Amino acid sequence: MSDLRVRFAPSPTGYLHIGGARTALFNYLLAKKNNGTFVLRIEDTDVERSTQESVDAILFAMDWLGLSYDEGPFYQTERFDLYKQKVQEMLDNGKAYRCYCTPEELEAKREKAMAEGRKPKYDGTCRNRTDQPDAPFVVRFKLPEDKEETTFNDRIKGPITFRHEELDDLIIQRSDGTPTYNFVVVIDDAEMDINLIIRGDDHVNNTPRQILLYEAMGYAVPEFAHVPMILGSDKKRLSKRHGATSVMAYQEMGILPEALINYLARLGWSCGDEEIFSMADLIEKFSLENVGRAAGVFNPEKLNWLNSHYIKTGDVSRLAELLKPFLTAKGVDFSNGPDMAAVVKTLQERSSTLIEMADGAAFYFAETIEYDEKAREKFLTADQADLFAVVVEQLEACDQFNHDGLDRAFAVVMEKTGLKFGKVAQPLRVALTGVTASPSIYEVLEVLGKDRSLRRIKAAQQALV
RNA sequence: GUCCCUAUCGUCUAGCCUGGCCUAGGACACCGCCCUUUCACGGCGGCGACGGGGGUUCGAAUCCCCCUGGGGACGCCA
Repeated sequence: MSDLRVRFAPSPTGYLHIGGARTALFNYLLAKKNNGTFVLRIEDTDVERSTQESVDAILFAMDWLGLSYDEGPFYQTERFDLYKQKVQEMLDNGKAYRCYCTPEELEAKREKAMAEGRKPKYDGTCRNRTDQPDAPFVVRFKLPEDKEETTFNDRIKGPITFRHEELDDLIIQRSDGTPTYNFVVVIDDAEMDINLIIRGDDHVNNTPRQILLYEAMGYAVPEFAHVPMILGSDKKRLSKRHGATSVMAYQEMGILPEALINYLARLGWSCGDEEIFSMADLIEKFSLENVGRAAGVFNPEKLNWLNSHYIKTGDVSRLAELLKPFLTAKGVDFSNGPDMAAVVKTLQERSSTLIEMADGAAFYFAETIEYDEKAREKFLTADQADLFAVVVEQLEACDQFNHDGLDRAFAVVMEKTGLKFGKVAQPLRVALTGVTASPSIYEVLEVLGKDRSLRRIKAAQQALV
C-alpha cells in the first residue's frame, strides 16, 4: 500500500461534536502510527449553514485535544471551479443530466413512496429528456446500468453489498449551481489522494454511490472504515438532551483533554484489559482491527474516572495553571493566596474534575471563612474554647510549619487536652476551612502557612457558639 | 415502510476469525469490609452478561439459519 493518507472532513455548521472528535482521533492515530498524512478539510458546500465561527470552534477544539493535521485546512468553497469543471465533464460525457423536477414534486413523490411502503427514490423523470427548458434545474448523476450491485470491503465491518435497485440518480449540483456533498467528497478525497476514509457509520449508505462516482470519474476507489456511532444512555443517537456533546463543553466541565482522548479511544476500541492510554500509547497500539462494530453508549462516569486518574497523576504546575480560570469563574481572588501548586497537591487525590478542584480550593484563598452552619454548631462550640487556646499556643510556638513540626506541636496539644487527634482535628478543620471535609489538617496548615492559619483559628475563637 | 449495519454484566469491553484453556476475564458504576484526623485515595471482597429458537459437532459465547431487539440511511444537509 502506498503511504497512508487519511482525512477528517467536518462541516462547519456547529461546534466539534464528541462523535466527530472520535473519528478525527482515529484518523489522527492511524496517520501517526503509519507515518501517514492527516488532512483536514472543511466541508462547507452548504453555504447557508456554514459559518466561520464554526470553523474556528472546530479548529480550536482539535487543537485543545492535540489533534494536529499535516495538510489543510482546505475549504471546499475555494474549490468550486474544480467542481464546476467536473460537473461539466459529467454532463458532456453523458454521465449526468439536467433535471427540472421541482422540490415540491420530488417531495410529493417521496411521501407517496413512503406511504406505499416503497423506498423513496427519484423516478428518473428527466433522465432521458433532450430539451433544455428555460427553467431552474439540478444536475443528477446517472446511475450506471451495467452492474447490479456494488460491494466494498469495509475495514471495520467487512464486506457490504448494495443492490443498485436501492440507489437512484443523485443530485450532484443544486439549482443554485453549488455542488452537493456526495459529489465533492469524492472529488476531494480523490484529488487529495486519500486512500483510506475513516468516517462515521452514518455514511455507509452513501458509500456505494460514492464508489460509483469514483468509477465514473476514473478515480481509484479508496478503502473505507466506518466507525460506529456514539449513543446516549437511552441508546438513541447522542444529542444535547443526553448532556454535553461539544468537545469544549467538556473543557468547561473541568475535563482534561488527555482524559477525553483516552475515553473516546476506549469507546468502541480496546487493547486487552488496558484502560489507561496516553496519546503516545494510542499511536503505538491503535488499530482498526480492534474497533468494535456496534454503536457504543457514552458513559460520563467513566470519563470522570479517567479524568480523576489524570488529575491524580498530572503535572502539578500544569494543573495549577489550568485551575486558575476555574477559580476566577468562581470569583476567587488567588493573587495573594497560598502557593497554587501546593494547593493543587492537596487536592489531586480528591478531585475528579477541575471544577471540583476549584470548589475544594476556594477556602484556601478566602479572606474570611464562612462556616457551614451545621459544622459550626457541631464543632465550633463554647466547650472548644480550651482546645483552641492550646492549639493557638502551640502553633504560635511552632517554628517548623511542616508535617514534622506540626506533628510535634499536636503531640503536645493532645497531651495537654487529653483529646485524641480526631477530636482536635475536626474543630480545627472547621475553623480553617469552614466545612468538615477537606485535605488533611497538616496539609491545610502547611499550605495556609502559620500566619494565615493562626488568623483563622483566632477568628474561630471569636465565633464559638 | 424499504435497504444497510449490529447483538457478551446497567455501561465500555476481553474471548469469537483459528470451537474444548470460559463454573465467561477486566474496567466504570453500585454494595460491603479494611486503612484512616474528615472527605477522598488505596487495598480486599461482592453483585452482575453470552437476547430467543433451531441446527452442525463428542463438545458452541465461539460456526450456520431464522426470529427478536438496537442503530443508521432513505434531503436541491453533510
